[in-house]
This record gives sequence, structure tokens and C-alpha cells, in this order.
Amino acid sequence: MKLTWDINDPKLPQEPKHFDSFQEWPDGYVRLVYSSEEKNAERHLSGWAMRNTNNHNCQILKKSCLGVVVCAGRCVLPGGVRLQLRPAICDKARQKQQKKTCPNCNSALELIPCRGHSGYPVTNFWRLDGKAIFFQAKGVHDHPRPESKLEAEARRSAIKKQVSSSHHSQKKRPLNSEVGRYHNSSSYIGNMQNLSCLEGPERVSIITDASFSVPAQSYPSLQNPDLYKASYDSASCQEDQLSPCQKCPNPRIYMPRPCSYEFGAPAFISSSSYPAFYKDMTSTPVDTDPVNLNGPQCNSVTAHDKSFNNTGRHYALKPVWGKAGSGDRSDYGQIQTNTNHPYYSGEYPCRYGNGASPLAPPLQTVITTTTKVSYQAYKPSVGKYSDNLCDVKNLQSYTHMAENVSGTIYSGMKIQEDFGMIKSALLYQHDPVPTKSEPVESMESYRYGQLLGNSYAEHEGQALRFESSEY
DNA sequence: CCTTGCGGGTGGA
DNA sequence: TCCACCCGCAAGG
Repeated sequence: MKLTWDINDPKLPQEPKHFDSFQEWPDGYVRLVYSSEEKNAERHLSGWAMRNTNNHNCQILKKSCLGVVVCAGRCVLPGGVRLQLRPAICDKARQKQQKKTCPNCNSALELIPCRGHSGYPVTNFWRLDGKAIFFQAKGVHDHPRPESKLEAEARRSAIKKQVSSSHHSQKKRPLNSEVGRYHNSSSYIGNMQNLSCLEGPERVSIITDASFSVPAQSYPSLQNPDLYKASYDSASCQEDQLSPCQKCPNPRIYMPRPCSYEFGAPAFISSSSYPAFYKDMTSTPVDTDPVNLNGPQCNSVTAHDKSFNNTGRHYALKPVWGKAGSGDRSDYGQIQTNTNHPYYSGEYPCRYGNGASPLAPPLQTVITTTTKVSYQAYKPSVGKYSDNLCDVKNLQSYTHMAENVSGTIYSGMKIQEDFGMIKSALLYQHDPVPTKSEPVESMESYRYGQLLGNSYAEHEGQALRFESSEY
């Protein structure tokens, strides 16, 4: 469909013929139309830690990205992964979260704010219109992915369990043990995620080698795998699934963009290579810039998924960005698709590396305003999602996903139950890799674009995220 | 205890 | 006007 609409349009396309599958990690200037039956969309879920932002417009729900919480020491977890916690959405909880230390090295935790939208946090807009839920994202995340919501929840519950149960027996093992687990799991996950779609064996191999960093993508299937998973998976899957298709056609795909934080921190980059960095880097992610080089690729992590998923081609596309201002609306959607990145790369602020200059001038202007639209009632009737049903479509994809996952992954992983969820999480994002070949391609292109970053991505792929707060 | 939404209100552009 | 953001409230898990 043509992305001719803008979230602020008085009139949105009526009765869209086709709905997009849920995307857990939308990135870039994306516009999607979900079915009002899509639970995840209904809940305005996102893998990114998005907090509600008051835009004084009850028709449009606006959310802004909180970034990601990482170890200030940029330590590498045992699995080679990095800690990438999901920032607590609640201000108070976030403050508390930041007072905790890295479960792995005890360094302070650092919140990397999102500045992917012209120096401001990436914003997501949700608007219910009839049977469709319109979603529009503005900005490109310039930081690693945090844990997905499910992963975070899973972790939390896992920790609780441990605490409660294990308490008696051995009390304090927690840190290491936990960490270890997490690592494992996470790393797996990370890999898994990437691989998610692949077959078991392949996955494994892949994993080992390249773990792109997809930080977190998946929604763990923890709890109700069905629900989330389905949806999420679908998302991921979709991507994957789409990927084949998407690669070309899909407009909404995102692109990976450059510079991100990750690179900024060497640590992130190649965990393996830079192990030493831990401490040094700590405070100065920026310095790390050397990485910047990577900068362009930065987000690779994130991007990966995407890239994989969607990508192959996207990258190649041309940069639409030049325009900016006016074109906006329609452009946006497309941009993503098309744009390769010039925009990203350039523009994107790798804050770390370059500084935050927002190259993308156009964006803002264009973007903006959510504020006022008064159209139909946005307020969704909540409640609806009862459907565990999830979209059939999604399910399908899921199903296969799930299967794969469970089977393969798990077996491989030793993870405990707790982590089981994780696996689920793994599923989607990476999935992008529907076809093996693609991944490769995309990777390359990707990397290419990224430059250095790649390495990072690979190693990093899995960042662990977990917070173990108390220890 | 945390998430999610809502909405009043502020300050800067 | 637009927008980011702070703050509190309420519902729900």
C-alpha cells in the first residue's frame, strides 16, 4: 500500500486492504497499519522501551524511547554478550534501576538515552481508526536494543523465583550464577534470535560465529507464549517472512542505520576483541569513538535484524532523505524503505561518535506534530484483545517459529525453565533470516555500510540483558 | 512494585 | 503553536 498517510492526517485510509504483521522492533521512519485485532498493536507494545508521552491529543497515543541501560564499564558477559537492560518505564523505577550495579562486573549501570530523532528520542505514534491501528515511528534508534518487554519480565520473574526458592538453600549465589545463566541464555538468545528462523544446526553454527547483535529482540515466550509469541514472533517472523518479500517491496522496512552507540563503545563492538576495554571504556563511551568509524553501522545491531529481515535491498536503495520538509508524509514510509542510509549514516547522530548533530534536518519539521488531530475517537475499546487468537496469519508464522525454537534452540540451550522464555524471544527478530542466503547478503551489505561495526555486531549480537538487581 | 494511559502544566523554540 | 518533558493519578497485573 502506499504510505500516503501521516498519523496526523485528519483522514486516514479507510479500510486498508492489508494489515501489516506486528513488528516488535520498528526502527526508522516507519508507518504500519495493523489490524485492530492485533493484540500487540492494541497494547501499543514495542521491543524498545517506550514511555508514554503526553501530546495532549487523545486521538493519538505518543510514546518516546527511553534508550537502553548498559554497564558503564562496558563489560562483556561470559557469553560474550553485553548487558543491555530494558529501562524501567516508570520514572521512579528507572531511577531505582540506575542505582543498581552491573551484575557482572559491578560497575554502575548507565542509561543510554535515545537521541535518534534529531537529537530527541525516537517517537512512536499509535492511532486507532476503525478497524485499523495506524502506527508511525519517527527517528532511528541510535543505541542497542534493550531487552524486549517479555525478556525483561521473564528475567524479573526468574529472579524472583530464584530468590524465593533458592534462597533457602544457597543464598547468594545469585550474581554469578544468574549472570552465567543469563549469559548463556542470552547469548543463545541473541544468536538464536538472529538465527531464529534457521534450522537448528545452522543456527548453532551461525550463532557461534556471528552473532549479530541483536540485542534483544525477542519476546520471550515466557508467560504466554502464545499470545506474545505469536504476535511477536509473527512480527519477527513476519519480518522474516517478509524479508523475502520485503526486501524488495516492503516499504516499511527499516534500515539500519549507522552510528550508534554501540559502536561508540568499543566494548560493544567486539566483545571478543576488546575485552579489555571493560573498565576503560566505562565512562567514555564516546571516546570509544574510534569506533565511530563504526558509527555508521552502529546500530547494526538493531539493524541487523532489520537488515536481515528486510533488508537486503534496502540498503541499496537510495537515499530519499534529501528532502525533508515537505515531502514528508508519504516519504517517510518510503524513506525507510528506500533510503539507504545515507541518511542514516550521515545523519544519524552517532552521538557517541560524532556528536549528536542531527543531520537530518528534514525530519523534524516534517515529522512532528501529533498533536492535534481530532478525529475519530481514538480510544480504542480496549479490552479487546481477548483474542488470544492473535491473527491467524501471525500464528502461522509463529507456529513454525515456535517449533523451531523450542526444538532446536532449547535443546541446545541448557537453559532452565526460566530462560525458556527467552528462547521464544529469540525467535523473531533475527528471524529475519528466512533464507539463509539472504542473511548473508544482507549482512554484507549491511556491514559494508556499517563499515567496521560489523564485528561488533557479530560479537555483540547477543547482549545480555538482565538486571539482577540485588545481589 | 511496575506498566500503561491520561491529562494538567511548564518552558523553550 | 508545537513540542519535549515533568508530575500525579488511576487502573491493572
